Amino acid sequence: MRHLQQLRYIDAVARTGSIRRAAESLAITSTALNRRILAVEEDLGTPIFERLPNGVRLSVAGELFIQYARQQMSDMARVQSQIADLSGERRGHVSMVCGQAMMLQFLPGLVSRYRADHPGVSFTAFIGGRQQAVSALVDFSADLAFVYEMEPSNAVQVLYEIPQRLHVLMASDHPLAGKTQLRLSECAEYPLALPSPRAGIRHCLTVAAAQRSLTLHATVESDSADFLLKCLRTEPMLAFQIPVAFAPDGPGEGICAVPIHANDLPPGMLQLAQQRGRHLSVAAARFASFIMDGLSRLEEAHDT
Amino acid sequence: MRHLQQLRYIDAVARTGSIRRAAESLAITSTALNRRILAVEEDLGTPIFERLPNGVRLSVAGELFIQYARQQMSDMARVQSQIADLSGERRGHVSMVCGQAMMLQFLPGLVSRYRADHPGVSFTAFIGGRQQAVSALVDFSADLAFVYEMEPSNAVQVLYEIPQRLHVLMASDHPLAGKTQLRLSECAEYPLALPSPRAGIRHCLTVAAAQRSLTLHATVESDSADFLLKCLRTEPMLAFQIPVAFAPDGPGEGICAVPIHANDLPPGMLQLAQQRGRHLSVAAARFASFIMDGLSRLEEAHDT
DNA sequence: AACCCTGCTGCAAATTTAGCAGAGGGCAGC
DNA sequence: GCTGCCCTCTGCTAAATTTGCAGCAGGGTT
Repeated sequence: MRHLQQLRYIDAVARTGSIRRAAESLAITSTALNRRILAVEEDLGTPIFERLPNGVRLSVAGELFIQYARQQMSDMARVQSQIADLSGERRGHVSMVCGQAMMLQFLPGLVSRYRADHPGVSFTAFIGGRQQAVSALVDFSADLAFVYEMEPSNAVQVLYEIPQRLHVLMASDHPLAGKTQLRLSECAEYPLALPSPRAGIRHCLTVAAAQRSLTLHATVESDSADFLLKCLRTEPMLAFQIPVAFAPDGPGEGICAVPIHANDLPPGMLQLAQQRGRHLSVAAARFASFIMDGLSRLEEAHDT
Repeated sequence: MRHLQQLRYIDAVARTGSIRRAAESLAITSTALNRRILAVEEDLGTPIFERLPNGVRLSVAGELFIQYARQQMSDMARVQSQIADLSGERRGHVSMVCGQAMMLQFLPGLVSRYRADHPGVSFTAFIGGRQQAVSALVDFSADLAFVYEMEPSNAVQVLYEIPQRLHVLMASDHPLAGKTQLRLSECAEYPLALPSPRAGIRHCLTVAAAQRSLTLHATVESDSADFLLKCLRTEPMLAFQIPVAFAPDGPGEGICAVPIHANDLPPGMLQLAQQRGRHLSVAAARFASFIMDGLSRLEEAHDT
């Protein structure tokens, strides 16, 4: 839509903190971009950016304005989605922040099944930690957050959550394989492949270890669950995951999963959330309920 | 603001139902307006107007879009108001639908007192009935509605209400003057000066009269409370008003007010309302609480 | 059939916008 | 203190967009 161009421009500047760099990414010259900003500021009667020697920063008025602008763009997307829905096209886009665990099998499976029915819907899913999930929702860069033990926030509304016990992953020939439960202290004696500190799983582990005066030393650390998993095949390492990560096909060839003793680590919550009070686009709302379906099926499967 | 121009144009077309007539009121040619509409429709991928031989009408997609557009414009006004507020300017605009009763003394008094403190705030107050109040709120053409016995609606949120008994107004030398209460049947024998059927007062009268098998014949009928009041001076007519209409200075020289018997007509509610869930501009929100102050003072004065 | 209104389209003028080159200013490293 | 660097901002010209006039096709009314 034409009339949102200015808002997109301003949003880009606010995000990059520099008119020149924003202009590059927008494929226009800084001149044009600069003038559009000046025009908006004149219309508004107030500068929305503070000019610093190394770029620009939002002023207080700018903070108000950018919030409005993002809301506008989000609303436009919603209306377009609704309109597309009228003609039965089922088009739209869903953007999400997800924990690394969901990237392995669960989310890809959901997306491909969803797209089988609705080929007009596109997706972006980027990996984020428990705080990043919140900020992505708040600044409209994600419609949905799907993470483990999200940072609590009033600005966020949890749509659905299920408890997930943390499991230890290892090669089938690992000395600890075959046990039915594991204590955290047993794990600390092996090299560990841990998710990044921003991830919910790592957060839970850190808190629990600190309470027991253990230090978990990360031999390998990554945002990518797949990468961590691959490490187990070549070394007697331990990794940690929640069950959703290896649903529905199991942890994979030659890997086994053992839950951590419940006394060491109470089950955390796998959460689906959105910005509080926001109207989601039709596509996002539908996919959210699709996720919820998947989660509840997961819960039932676990209960049986 | 530049980027809302298109939305304003489309809103104008939707309201007038004709591109040419809208173009006139917008001071541009129909060519330009027509092309902008076509551009928006192309961007959107769907026509938002149905072309009829005598003009245009919103399509279903257009209904969705116009709702979005009006929301956008309202949000922009709110943000501008907030930004103006940052610099302590106290500028802004408040638009209202009001019952005719409020136009006599109460609202003018409030506005002038408010503007004494905040000269940067401007007002539009147009007269509307109990249904018009609702639709003006819903289509964003008014920030606040201030009417007697508004049409109930889920889309509307009542901010404040006080009970108001209906009074009969007449010249001081009228045969009925001096009584402490009046029955509706007594009134029916005199020529009546009634507000328009859309007004809350008229609605209450009609309902009550119908229940008692009376018919109230309007000799004079008008939207203007002032006009109705003037009629009483020259003829032995009766008019009907609620107390707020002649607060704080009384019904005026040579006019007296007698309440209608409570059995004939239970007290109705004078209501201040806004669109449910809408964020009002700073100016509108402040003036709303100013009205509420005024109303509560009225209530206390009546109680004493 | 004549007339009125409607939305829509070709074409030229007018306005707006984009891009280039450069001015001016603050910061980092030497 | 100086030089280079990166930042925003400004004249000026060229390109792109938008506007308005005149006129067309189509439906409704007299």
